[in-house]
Amino acid sequence: MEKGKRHVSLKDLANEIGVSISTVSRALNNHPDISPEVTRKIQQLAAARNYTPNPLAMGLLKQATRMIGVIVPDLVTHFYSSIISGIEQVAEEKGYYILIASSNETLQKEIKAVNNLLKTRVEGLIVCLSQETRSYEHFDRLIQNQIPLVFFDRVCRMGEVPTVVVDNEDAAQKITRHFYRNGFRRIGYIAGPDHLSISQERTRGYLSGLKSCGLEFRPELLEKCNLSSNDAIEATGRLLSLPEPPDAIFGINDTIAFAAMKEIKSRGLRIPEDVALVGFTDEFHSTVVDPALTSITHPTFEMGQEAARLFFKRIENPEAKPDQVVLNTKLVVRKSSVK
Amino acid sequence: MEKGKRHVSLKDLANEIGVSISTVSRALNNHPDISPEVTRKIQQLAAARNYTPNPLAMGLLKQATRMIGVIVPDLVTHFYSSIISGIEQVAEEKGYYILIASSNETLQKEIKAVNNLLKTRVEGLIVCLSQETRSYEHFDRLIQNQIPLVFFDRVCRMGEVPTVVVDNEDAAQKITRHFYRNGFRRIGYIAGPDHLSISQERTRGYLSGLKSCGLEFRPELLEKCNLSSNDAIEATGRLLSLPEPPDAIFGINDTIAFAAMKEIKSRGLRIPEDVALVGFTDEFHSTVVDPALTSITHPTFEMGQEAARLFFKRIENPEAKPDQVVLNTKLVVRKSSVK
DNA sequence: AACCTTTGCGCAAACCTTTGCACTATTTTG
DNA sequence: CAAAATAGTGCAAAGGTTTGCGCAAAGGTT
Repeated sequence: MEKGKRHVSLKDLANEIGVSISTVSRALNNHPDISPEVTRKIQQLAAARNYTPNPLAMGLLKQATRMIGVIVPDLVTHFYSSIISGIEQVAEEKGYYILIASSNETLQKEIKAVNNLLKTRVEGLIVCLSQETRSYEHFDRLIQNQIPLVFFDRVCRMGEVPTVVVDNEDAAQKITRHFYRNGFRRIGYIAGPDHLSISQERTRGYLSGLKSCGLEFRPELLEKCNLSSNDAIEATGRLLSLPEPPDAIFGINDTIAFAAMKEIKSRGLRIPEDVALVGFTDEFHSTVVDPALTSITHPTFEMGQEAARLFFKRIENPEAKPDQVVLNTKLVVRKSSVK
Repeated sequence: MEKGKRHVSLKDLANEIGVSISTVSRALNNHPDISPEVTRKIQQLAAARNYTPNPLAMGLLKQATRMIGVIVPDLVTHFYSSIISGIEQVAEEKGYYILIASSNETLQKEIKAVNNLLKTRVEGLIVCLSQETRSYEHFDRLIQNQIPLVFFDRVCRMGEVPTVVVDNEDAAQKITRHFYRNGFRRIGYIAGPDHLSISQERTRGYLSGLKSCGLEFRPELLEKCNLSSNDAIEATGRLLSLPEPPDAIFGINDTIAFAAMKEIKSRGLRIPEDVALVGFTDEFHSTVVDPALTSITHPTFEMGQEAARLFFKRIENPEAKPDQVVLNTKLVVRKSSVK
C-alpha cells in the first residue's frame, strides 16, 4: 500500500484490472450486465485491497450522509448517556452514525449545535431541549424544510414533531399511591420550577394521586425549588419544620432526593421510620445510598431506541402524522419507603 | 426555498446572480481577483440564502473529513462520558466533530468499531481499550498506514502511539499514606484482576506506599476480586473476618468501594471509626453516600482534552515521537477516612 | 444474407467545491 | 500607436460513486 494513500478507490481497482470504473462499480453491486468472470475477479481484488466505498462520495451523490445529529443538555449524566446508547444501537442497525452535541443546558449552545449539525449535513436531529429553552424558532426552520426532527423527554411543538416522553403524571401518581398503601398519610412533595413541563406533569400526578387515595391536598406539603442541591435542602428543611411535618416525601429528581436524604438524616430522623422517601433517579445511585432509595426509574435505553425509531419512520415517510410516544416508568421499591 | 432542496450550493448562487461557480467561490473566499462590487453582491446573497459550504464536497476535495473516531468501553459511566466531553471541547475548537462508538468492553465490538469508523473516513482514532482486549492487530493497521491514533487510560503499543494515563501508582501511594497519617496501621486493599494494567499499577503503589510509611506488607490484607459487586462483597467479608481485621480498606474502583461500604455497614461496623474506607471514584457518587467517601478522582475532563491535543499534534506532525502524558490524580478527603 | 436482439462493457453527467490556467477587455507603457 | 501588463472572469479538472445511454460484437431469426 502506498504511503499517504489511505483508501483504495474504484479507479485504483479499475486501473489494476484494466476495466472502466463503471464496470468495477457494477461488478461490486452485482449488476447482471457484468459477466460472471469479470465480476468475480473484481470482487476478489476489492476484497484483497480492502476496498470500502467512500461515504463522502456517496453522500454527495445520494444527498444523504447517513448521519443523525443528537443534542442533549449534557453528556455526563447517566440519563442522557444511556439514552444515547439506545439511539446508537438502533442507528447502527440501520447503518447510520450519530453526531453528538451538548447544549450544556443553555439556549445559546443549543442554537449553535443545531446550526453546526446542519452544516455537517446530518439527515436530521434528535433533541432534548435545554433547561433554558423557551423559544423554538431554531427548530421551526427544520420543520419548514422538512428536515427530520424528533424530541425526547423535554419536548415542544407537539403535533408537528414526533416526541417520546415518559408518563410523568402516572409516575407521580404511582409514588403517591405507593406511599398510601404503605400507611403514609401526610405526603410531601418537592417540585421543580413551574416552566418545566416535567415538573407540571408530576405535580398533576401528585394531586390526582392524593385524590384517588381519598387524601386531602395540603398546600404546605408542596414545596418548590430550583433544581439545585442547596435549594432542595432548604425546601426539605421547611417541610420538616412544619407543625405537622410530612411522614413521606417525594423528590422530583436525583439531586433533590439525595439532598432531602441528607437533610432528613442530619436532623436525626430515620428513613423510613420517621420520614419515608422516594425519588426519580437511576438504578445505580439509588442502590448506593443507605437506605437504598425507592425510586421511579426511566426506561432510558428504550427511550433512546424509540426516539431513533421515530426518526427513521420520519425519514421513510416524511408526510405521516408525527407520533407521540409515551413510555411507562417503573417504581422500584427499596428500603426507603417501606416500614 | 424549494421543498426537498435543503441546502443551497455555489451553483444556485451562481445561477441566481449570473456569474460562474468559480467566481462565487472566489468571492466568498475574498479572493482579490474578484471585483469589490461583485464580491459584495455575492456575499450578500450567500448570507441571505444561508449558504454553508458542503463538507462532503470539501472532504472529497481535501481528503479530510474533520472527524475523529472515539472508541470507549461504554458510554454510560461518568468516567467515559466526562472524558468524551473533554475530547469534544478541544475538537470543537479546532472545528472537528467526533464520532463515538462503544466497544461494550468486548474485543469483537472494538474491532468492528475500528473498521466502521475507518469506513467513514475519520481522520484518526482516540481509543480506550476494552477490558477483553489483549491482542492489538486491529490497531497495527492504523499505525502502519500512519493514521493518527491516541490511547487513553487503558493503553498499548506505548512508544509507537501517543498515550494519556493517570499515575495509578502514585494515586495508590497517596491513599496508603493518607491512611497512615490519619493513624491507620492495618491497611487492606481490594485489587482487581491481574491482567489489568491499572490493577497492577495500583498494587505497586499500595506496596510502595506501605514501605514508605515503614509498614510491613501483610499478604492477608491484599484481596483480589473480579470487578463485580458480589465478588467485592465477599472479598470485604474475608478481610473483616480475619483474626486481625484491617482498620482501613482501599477499594480499587466505584463498584468495589460501595460494595465494601455495604458489607462493612451490614456487619454493624462504623465508618471510619471501626474501618476507614477510600475508593477510586467520581465526585457525585462519593458525596451521595453516607458517610461521604474519601476518594481518588480522575481528572477525566482534562484527560479527554489532553487526548484530543495529542491527536491534533499527531495530525499536524505525524513524524514526531509520540508523547506519553501522565496526569495526576487528586485525593479528595471526606468523612470516610478521617476519625 | 440481411436484420434484430442480446451480452458486456465504456462514456459522461451529476453531486459540490477549489484552483491552475486561459481568455477578454481594459489600462498602462515604451 | 502598437505592444505589453493588468484586472476580472470562466473553463475544466480533481476528488469517488452511481447510472442512463450508447456502442460494438456476438448470437439468433427469417
